[in-house]
Amino acid sequence: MSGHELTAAVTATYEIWMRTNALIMEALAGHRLTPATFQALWAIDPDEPPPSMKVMAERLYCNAPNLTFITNQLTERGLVERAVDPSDRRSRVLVMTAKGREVRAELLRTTLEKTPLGVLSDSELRQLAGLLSRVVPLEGPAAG
Amino acid sequence: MSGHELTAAVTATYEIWMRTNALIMEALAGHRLTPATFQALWAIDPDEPPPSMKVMAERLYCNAPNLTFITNQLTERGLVERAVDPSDRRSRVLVMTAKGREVRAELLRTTLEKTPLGVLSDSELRQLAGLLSRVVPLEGPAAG
DNA sequence: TCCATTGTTTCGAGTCTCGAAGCAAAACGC
DNA sequence: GCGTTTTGCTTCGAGACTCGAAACAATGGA
Repeated sequence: MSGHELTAAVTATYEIWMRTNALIMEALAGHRLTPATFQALWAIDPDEPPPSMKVMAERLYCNAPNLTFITNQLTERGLVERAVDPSDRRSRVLVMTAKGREVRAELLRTTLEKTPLGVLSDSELRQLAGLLSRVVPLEGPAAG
Repeated sequence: MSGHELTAAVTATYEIWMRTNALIMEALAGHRLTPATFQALWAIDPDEPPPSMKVMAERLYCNAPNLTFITNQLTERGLVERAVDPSDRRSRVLVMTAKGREVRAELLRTTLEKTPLGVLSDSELRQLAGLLSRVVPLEGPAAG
């Protein structure tokens, strides 16, 4: 009967996610961002080829209209730009601007500073990351 | 430089949370529930004294008007009922109905079946729960 | 009693998410 | 090549979620 540990783990996941959001809210607001738009910014690794809208929608677990909305928020704030994919002119890729890189890096730093996961020691973190990598095949949002 | 593991852990937390939600969405919809309303239902342990609105707002990291909205959703669906707290007649406590108990138990079961965390072995789960309990002091939503 | 505080609700606004429909480009079949 | 289907994105309309400001009743303290 491992039910209790599983329940605790699911609950803890929720807690950590919500607390992290609460703790970085102020920093996000400083750039007129929200959890949803910040996740989108996070999900674009500026050192990788720019992802298409379709890929982004998969990463963020949302549908196409929603991603159009989120992308508009980011472009209005000057953090990303749409560009036509030369290999498929239907597709739009999201290119991060210089400002986008700065804001993303700053907010990532803030997140790592504030996340409750920071209380763990290096060895605990290694252990945790090892376990979680078994759970999620590590192909989602860029892991910096 | 533990930055990488910390980043990976934060990302994994997000991934697990989003995936779990996606996987139980259908089951939630069967009861006209959403992630937000289900979290509220989850956060009420039917074997504990009914929590006040204020306590629930803290558990769900939302403010009072939001919790009024969520509570209305749950009462309209016959899952919880408001009751006046005899010890403080300003306060409303959320009492789960019989139907609420059933639905909560069923959806909790579904969640544990579907969560990606289920791929871990018992010993891995114990390890994970141990680490996460150091991160979140275990006082949030009832851990059933 | 008077007044400040607390717990909740109402109101109005803004954000987020979705399904259906529309459009252009690509891919397919002939 | 040409018509048809599929794909990627956008627009539109609606509903769900969240918040701050203001209102209200009950509490507690001077």
